[in-house]
Amino acid sequence: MATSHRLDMLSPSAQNPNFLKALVSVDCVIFGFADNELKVLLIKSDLEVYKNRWSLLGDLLRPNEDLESASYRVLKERTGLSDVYLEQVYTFSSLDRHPGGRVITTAYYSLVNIKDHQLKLSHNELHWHPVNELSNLAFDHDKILQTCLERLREQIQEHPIVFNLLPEKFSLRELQALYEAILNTKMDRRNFRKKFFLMDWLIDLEELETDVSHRPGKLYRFNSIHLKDLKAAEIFSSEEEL
Amino acid sequence: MATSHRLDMLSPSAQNPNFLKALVSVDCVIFGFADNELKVLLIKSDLEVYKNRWSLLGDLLRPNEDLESASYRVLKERTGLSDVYLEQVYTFSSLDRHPGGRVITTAYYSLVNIKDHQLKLSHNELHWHPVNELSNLAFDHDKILQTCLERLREQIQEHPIVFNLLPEKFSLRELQALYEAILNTKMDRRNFRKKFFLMDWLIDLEELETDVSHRPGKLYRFNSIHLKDLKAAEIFSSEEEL
DNA sequence: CTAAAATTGTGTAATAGTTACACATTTGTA
DNA sequence: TACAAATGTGTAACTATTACACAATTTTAG
Repeated sequence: MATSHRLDMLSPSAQNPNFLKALVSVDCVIFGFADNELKVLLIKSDLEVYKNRWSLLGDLLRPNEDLESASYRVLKERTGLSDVYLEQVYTFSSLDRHPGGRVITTAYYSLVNIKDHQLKLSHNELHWHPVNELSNLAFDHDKILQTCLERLREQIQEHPIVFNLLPEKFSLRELQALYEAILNTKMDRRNFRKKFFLMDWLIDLEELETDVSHRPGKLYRFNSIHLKDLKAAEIFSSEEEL
Repeated sequence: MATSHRLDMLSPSAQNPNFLKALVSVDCVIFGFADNELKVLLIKSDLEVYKNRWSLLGDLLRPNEDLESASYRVLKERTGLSDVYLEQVYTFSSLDRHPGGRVITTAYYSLVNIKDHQLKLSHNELHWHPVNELSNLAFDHDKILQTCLERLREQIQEHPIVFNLLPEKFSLRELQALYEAILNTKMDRRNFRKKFFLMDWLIDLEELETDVSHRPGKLYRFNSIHLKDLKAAEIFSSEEEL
């Protein structure tokens, strides 16, 4: 039995045909929230095989960047956004997942506030789609989307990340509608409020909603004390640290 | 702004120097449990830069396999194991993570029953190391190990997977010691027992331990009713399904 | 054979968290 | 001015978690 770790023997034999040199890509599942629905940003595939089917936003990794940088680049190029919440979810590597050849892709999901960025999207073929009405995406993107949605559902149970999907100021109704949209459930209003106040995630802005055709609710913002929790978790899993 | 999804333009331009063709590897964090400690299986790096440092078990992806197959192959080759519990955790892609060149690696963790497989390891440079006493592994393997350990800790809170680390028959003491080793905590014995019986994860074998120098405890096995939960979750996130 | 060491097996009370549930109030609109 | 729509609020029942102690079983050492 071989006693060596093959990676140790790697250099400089990068031409060895026993080892795959693959194209690597990132695919971003960009979530947004509008009309009380969870949406995902998609683009029309212009690959012939996937004519008229929708696709996630992705791109091939470049020689000088890592996966996270590539994801940020895709987001920046497609939506104009920087400083977005981004999380790596899973890497997909089926031999036949890309009709053009062997491409391994790492899926990230991103949470953005749709309202902030409507303008950037108005002149190209990008569209926000309700996640619940989707199927038959190009490539293996149905599966990637489902995997990311499932991870998002897990993450919001423990971590204060949904705020990335909302404007700076929001009402409890909006916050609850967002949870309900992501988890596809209905929740009790009184218990929802109680829980959030207990968790101390909200700061009362002492302001009221405007532009609603009913009694306006109070506005809140995210309590950034809890950013440190996120940062701590992020540093932990970030590739640049430790 | 480009309106096309670059992946759509991929074929047949696989030689485009704007895009990285990278070596891809898997690294397996193989966990075991012995002497009341959580262990990880490591190999001595024989790369000169990492002389005398320990490394995770990994290998480069081959042209005809996906990441999961490669992980199973590594496990089979190194430990003789098939049918092991394996879970993808994270993909690491720093530009400088491998001294031999650009290698992107996907980390998996695996749970094995050490006792079943002692023989396979006796004649090579593989060793089980306590996870708590580790640092200064080769490559970025400290970080990979920490990331996998953290994921394991999350997973055991919700899913009945620790049984993969135990023999078929085990006592509640062993089970509790395992949880304590993984989570690095102490737990209350009565509450621990109550919780597991309530969750219905255990089947009483109506047998007693032997070879202990004290009052023997009852033996249990994992209630495989709950395999379906694992299967369901696995199908969901598996790349071959959906 | 007996006593000591080690560990098993067992229940309850206090606390904390979750769920179910209804009505008066505020605002905009017709 | 009254109707529609949504806000804001508290309590009781239930469930889950925690803290905690003692008698019984087995092995080992004397």
